[in-house]
Amino acid sequence: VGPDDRGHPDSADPWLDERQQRSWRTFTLMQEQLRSRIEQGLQRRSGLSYADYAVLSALADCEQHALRAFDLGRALGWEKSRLHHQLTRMQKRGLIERRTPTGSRNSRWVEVALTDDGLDAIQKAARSHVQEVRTLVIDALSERQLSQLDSASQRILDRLDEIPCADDSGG
Amino acid sequence: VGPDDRGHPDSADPWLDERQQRSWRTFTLMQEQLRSRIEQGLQRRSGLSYADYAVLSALADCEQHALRAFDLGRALGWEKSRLHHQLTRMQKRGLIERRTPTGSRNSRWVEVALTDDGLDAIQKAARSHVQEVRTLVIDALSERQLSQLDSASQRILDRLDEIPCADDSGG
DNA sequence: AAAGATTGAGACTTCAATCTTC
DNA sequence: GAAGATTGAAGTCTCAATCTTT
Repeated sequence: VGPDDRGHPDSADPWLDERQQRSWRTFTLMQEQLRSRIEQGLQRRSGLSYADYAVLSALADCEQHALRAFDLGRALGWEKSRLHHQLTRMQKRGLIERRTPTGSRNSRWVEVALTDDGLDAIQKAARSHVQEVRTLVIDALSERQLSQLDSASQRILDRLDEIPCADDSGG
Repeated sequence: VGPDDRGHPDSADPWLDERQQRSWRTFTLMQEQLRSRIEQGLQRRSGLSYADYAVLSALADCEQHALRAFDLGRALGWEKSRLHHQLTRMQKRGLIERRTPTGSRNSRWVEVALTDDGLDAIQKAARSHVQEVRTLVIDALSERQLSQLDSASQRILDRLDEIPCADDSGG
């Protein structure tokens, strides 16, 4: 699917040229493959999903190893429902616990905290995970390339914030 | 989690420095957000998941609008099982059909072909999808940045091929 | 009523086991 | 028996609806 070779370069051509198309495909393929590989390694070595790791890691990085669920969701960029289900599963496995934050009985906020098992899990998983990220990505790129990737990512993130979710507007 | 500030720059330091860490986080956040946004738009405007789109698009791009399942899987980089389930769902919805390839009754190969509805669906979905990709990514970057993103992606893909799935080796 | 949390259904993915053809 | 295809179970994510506190 794409522009049939009818050779009418309209003013607002919605299609991509060869090179753009190839770049986009390479990029998305890389994303898929990379995520899948990292997910796989994490699962095999530590019994954690990437989602598990993200949650544990975010909690481990903060003061009391605890965060309000809402803030955690914002930090991860997750839908509230996804976070809720994820936390429920992790709680069942004893990796985290939910409580009402100190100093306010009975609020609408939920606090999520690392358990000892959770801390243990993330500490054991971190080293090999970081190692793998380094091997597959960081060391694959020059310092310059990494910094370029960073700014491109930032640029796209900004774009996502600037531009609202497009409504149905295609004929 | 990470290197406690114990200041011992070992020979094989498995951790990432501040900048690398930030880059990695920005990068993964971007991936998540971008995928989620694109998935959302596609779903809302066309009732297709990104997976649906990928399959339809791959089929539409080839000669008879048909491919061997195996080749399709390789092109998409998907696990066979994922592909199978996906195709089953799409077949149920009438977007594709499975058949035994022409010229060989009864082989172990399965051929997947676009139905008329499938072709219709991808043609209707393509324009707005490409438009969104352009808006969010292509136009967000300079030509130079896009090409840099391309080569970084390629570099990482190569890396994924070079390096075998690491076995449990952390202790 | 708005913000945050919860719930359930349905769609999607992965893993491991099995079936079939070569 | 190896390659490709199929199956089922379990885990994950999304959407829309609901509950609870402010």
